[in-house]
Formats: sequence, structure tokens, C-alpha cells
Amino acid sequence: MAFWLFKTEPNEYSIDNLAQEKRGYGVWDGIRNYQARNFLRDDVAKGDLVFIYHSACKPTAIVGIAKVVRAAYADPVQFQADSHYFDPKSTEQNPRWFCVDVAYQSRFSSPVTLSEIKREPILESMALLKQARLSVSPVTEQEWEAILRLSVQQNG
DNA sequence: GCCAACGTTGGC
DNA sequence: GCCAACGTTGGC
Repeated sequence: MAFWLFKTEPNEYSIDNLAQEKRGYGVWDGIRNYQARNFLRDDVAKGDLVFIYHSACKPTAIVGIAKVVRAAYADPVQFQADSHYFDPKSTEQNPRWFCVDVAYQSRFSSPVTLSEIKREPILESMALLKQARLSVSPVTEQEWEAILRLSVQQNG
């Protein structure tokens, strides 16, 4: 079982949108970066836990936890000509982009903000800080636990 | 809205 | 395969 961080812009798709999915899970689609794609396709596994990070908002922060309920499969929107995520170079036989399904698990009563993450020495080598633009990134067990501690501190 | 830091594209 | 031009992400 591994840990991940997925970024999303809350005005596009927030953790609340995920929590309100009627079918009980959300499709994490629209990833159009090769490094993120490779993590999704090759390493993200069913049962893995995911921090949901809200970007391009105030404040940017880890807001809660989701669980991977289906491993990578071809992202359907790459084949939809009217979609923003349509890719004419991708074929059903040889899809370029992948998505996973995630289920909402929990929300931090107080999010762990980027500035708090930057202030915590244990987290200084987090992929989130090293590669600011990567929308799917690995989280070590130590990092996972440190962020959970920060979220608990804030709850008190 | 600005802009730094990337990532992608395409001419050569 | 290089690299300039362009596009995007995302913090501030």
C-alpha cells in the first residue's frame, strides 16, 4: 500500500464534489502530464491512500483523504471530441492517458496549508515542494504521518 | 494579474 | 537531437 498526493482546483472539482458523488467514487481524469500519467498508470494501486490538495485557491492546502478504488484504465475523456481533454493522437487500442477511481474517506477539520508544509522540516523533501507543478506525486510514510500530525494539531 | 518554473512543439 | 518559441501551472 502506497501514499499519494493528488492536486485539484477546488473551483473545478473539490473534495466536497468528491464526497458528494452519488455512486460513491469519483473518476480522477484529465491528467495530461507524462510524469503524473506514469505514476497513475504504473504505480497507483487499488487500496492506496491519497491526500487531496486544493491548488489555485486561498489557502492552498491538503484538505483530506481519499482511497483508490480502481487502478489505472484508459481515461474516457481523451476520446470525446467535444471534451476539453480530447486528444486526437490517442486511440482506444493505444491510449495515451489514464485515470483512476477514488472514494472520499475524510476531510481535515482544519486543512494543512502549503506554508505549514514548508515550515515542517520533516517535509522539506516532499515531491510537492520539489516539483511544484506535478499533479500526482508520491508521499512517503513519514511524510504521510507528519501531515496527519499537523492536521491533528490544528484540530485541537 | 503577474511571472517563475517548467513542459511541449516544431523547425532545422 | 538541439533549442527557441510558445503554452501551462500554480504560488503569490
